[in-house]
Amino acid sequence: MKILFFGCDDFAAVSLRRLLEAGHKVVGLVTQPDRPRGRGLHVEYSATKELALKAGLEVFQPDTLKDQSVVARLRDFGADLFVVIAYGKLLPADILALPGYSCINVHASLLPRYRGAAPVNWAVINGETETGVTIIRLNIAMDGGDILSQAVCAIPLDMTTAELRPRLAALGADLLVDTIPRISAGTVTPKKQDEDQVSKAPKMHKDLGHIRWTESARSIHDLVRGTQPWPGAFTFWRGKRLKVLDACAASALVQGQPGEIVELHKDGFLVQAGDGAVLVRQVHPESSRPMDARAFLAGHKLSLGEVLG
RNA sequence: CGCGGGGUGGAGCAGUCCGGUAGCUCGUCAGGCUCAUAACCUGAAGGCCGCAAGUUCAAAUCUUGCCCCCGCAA
Repeated sequence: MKILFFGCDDFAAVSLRRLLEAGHKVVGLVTQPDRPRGRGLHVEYSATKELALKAGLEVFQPDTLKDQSVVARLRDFGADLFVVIAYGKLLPADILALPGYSCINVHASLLPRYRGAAPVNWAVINGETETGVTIIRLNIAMDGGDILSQAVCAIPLDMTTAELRPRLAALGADLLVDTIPRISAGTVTPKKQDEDQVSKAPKMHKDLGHIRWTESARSIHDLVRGTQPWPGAFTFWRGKRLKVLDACAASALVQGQPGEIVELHKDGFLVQAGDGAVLVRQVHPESSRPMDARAFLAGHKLSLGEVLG
């Protein structure tokens, strides 16, 4: 089965690598055009492109999928199967119809739950204890295609999205190399998604990480875990942005208004939340480096009663 | 050349505008005290103030160049 791989990020790269290692015939990579990113706006290759270049794959980076010459080019790869993972664009119907079998997608959630661009983040932010990966057959609805296979993965209470993502990527890659042979053997039965169970996981954006101290301590903890590594949970202290890298829910001896620093401890400081208090254990002050709350307290004279926001 | 912040004992910071003995909170080490809600008291060690050149009687501080770190924005 000749495979054309669509994908960009590190999550997709894990599956691409696994396909290559497993000896599948990957005929090319379709990925987003190189764009300036990062400090200094240097052009960087996507994770999948790096890998494809090393493997000697042909790389195609169309600006749009709506152009007929692009469609023709995709057809010329002569693939039987399109594998689409974190490509970043919806494939229009005429492209979905190109490959001999179909287009399949590895999605990092237990569909139909958490359809969208940031399923892992949202699962953690919502305090889920379990998630997984799902392989679907693509149709024109965003993440709405029939389910081909699925695998479950637990979310430990203190795990961050940054830690969970590679696990799911590996799980997804395993599931992919397990599912593809079954597809070619015709032993997979597509299953419709239960539309009543659908939930959405829209793309992360910066302000989602802004901590609302009126929320419960538990929710804030989940937000801190769920927004890593980007956009990260943050608050403001004396007018400066303060990222909260590690925190947990705790009980406070003193009551204050939401956001107020109510206790100072050896391993961090307690901030009043809407329900309970949050023990901040690791921070990243603006212009500085990530540090333990203990170090932060040594250099910055936090006083009780100060309010974060 | 996208915008901005920063590099000062082991950690985190002040000092830099207005040059003149290297300071704070912690940690470490030694001793004391005993429960004082990051336990407390006394003492000690530990710094070419990112690198290089320049100005000056004198540079952490002013000038120029370079290296490294981070935030924003994408």
